[in-house]
Amino acid sequence: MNRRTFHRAPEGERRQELIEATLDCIAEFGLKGATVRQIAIRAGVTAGLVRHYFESKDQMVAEAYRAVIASLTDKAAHVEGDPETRLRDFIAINLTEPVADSRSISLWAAFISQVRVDPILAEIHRDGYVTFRNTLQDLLADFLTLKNKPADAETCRAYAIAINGLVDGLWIEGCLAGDLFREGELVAIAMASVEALLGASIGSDKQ
Amino acid sequence: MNRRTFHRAPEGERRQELIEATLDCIAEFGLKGATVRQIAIRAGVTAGLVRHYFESKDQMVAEAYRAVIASLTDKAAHVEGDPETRLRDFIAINLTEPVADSRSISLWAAFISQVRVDPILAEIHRDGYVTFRNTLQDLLADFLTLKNKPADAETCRAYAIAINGLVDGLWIEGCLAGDLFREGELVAIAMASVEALLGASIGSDKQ
DNA sequence: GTCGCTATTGTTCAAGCGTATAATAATGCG
DNA sequence: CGCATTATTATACGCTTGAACAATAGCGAC
Repeated sequence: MNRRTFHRAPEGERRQELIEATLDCIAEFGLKGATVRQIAIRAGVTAGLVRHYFESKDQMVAEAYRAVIASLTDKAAHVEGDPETRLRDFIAINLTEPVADSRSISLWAAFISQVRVDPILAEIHRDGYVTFRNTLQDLLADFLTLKNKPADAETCRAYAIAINGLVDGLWIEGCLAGDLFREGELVAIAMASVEALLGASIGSDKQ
Repeated sequence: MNRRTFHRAPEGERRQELIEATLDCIAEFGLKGATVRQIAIRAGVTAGLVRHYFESKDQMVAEAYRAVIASLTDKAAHVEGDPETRLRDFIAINLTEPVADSRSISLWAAFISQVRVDPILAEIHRDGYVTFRNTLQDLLADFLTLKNKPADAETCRAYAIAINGLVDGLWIEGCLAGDLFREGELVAIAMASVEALLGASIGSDKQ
């Protein structure tokens, strides 16, 4: 009986491959289609290996959720430059690929639908959301100060909620029905909307 | 061997109960927790009955999705009165219960995560989305005309995309983290934001 | 009433699930 | 080079799944 040949992956690499394969399967087949066997096939290993790297399938899925949140928030959290540029980049990053694509929202939705069910996922979610909105709120505070507008905490909070909602909502529209929009249309609408909301130019015409 | 006693449900009623039980299970346990057996328990019948009313479990789930979309869009699609009132009601309805609650978004997300997987769900989704945005676009056209502002199709389209995004995004924020907002805060932010976007009062202070 | 129809039950089945475990191939170290 | 270590394969196990099916209980027609 001939065994398959294989190679031992370098430290931590196989772990990352398994998480990536998990996300591929969730995006392609949904959460219930992301079985241990299917994930293993995708990663090019056999099913038994999963339990060598993770305590359980649930734990692997939770780590995969952390990876999704990171992919959705990391880029936007590290914008640089003056407040105006950062605000513009924040909007553009969230509404163009790779953040805005149908795979992203499939993954996001799959996990969101489990947040109410699984307390562990709920905690991961809450952390990610609070971080994201605080990033935006700080960004708005800097921007409003630059523009010599009121930038008290309450005002920034309301703007952050509104703009966060706007960007999230447009992100979803774009992900779910990207073909209904022209190239760059969503970003343009977002820029114009934010200018209207804040009553200040963000120099979106410079783009 | 004693069989359970039961009663034969009136025309169509049992069908509706099964769909409702399906949604309960999806909201409570997620899509993969919504098994035929669990759904039957919730509906107070045995598992075998499902296949008497539906060709397959998948078909029952698809019909359940239609029910979800209807519950999310019906109320907002039937607002009445002058354009200003209708616009205000449209916003308020989408951001207060029963449309805005954690059960709604769990259901919505569960199905959205499957839209890419299942072509049947994709079609149901697309229909619902187009209808929803067209309703909003018509509403905005009436409103802008009333306010003697430009109401050409292109302008209305851009406003509809932006406001649809804003309302959807705030809906999600409210559903997922309702405890982070004060009573009526989201509706107030939405009203103020829409006024800023359109550059016109919608009389939100009258509420 | 009782008879026929069918909605509902209860049981069974093959397939697929997550997990456990033993055998083994690859790798690093002396 | 030979040996210990362990990453990986392969197989098996108990359980749940959606579906199929025969038996039967409720109910309307007559």
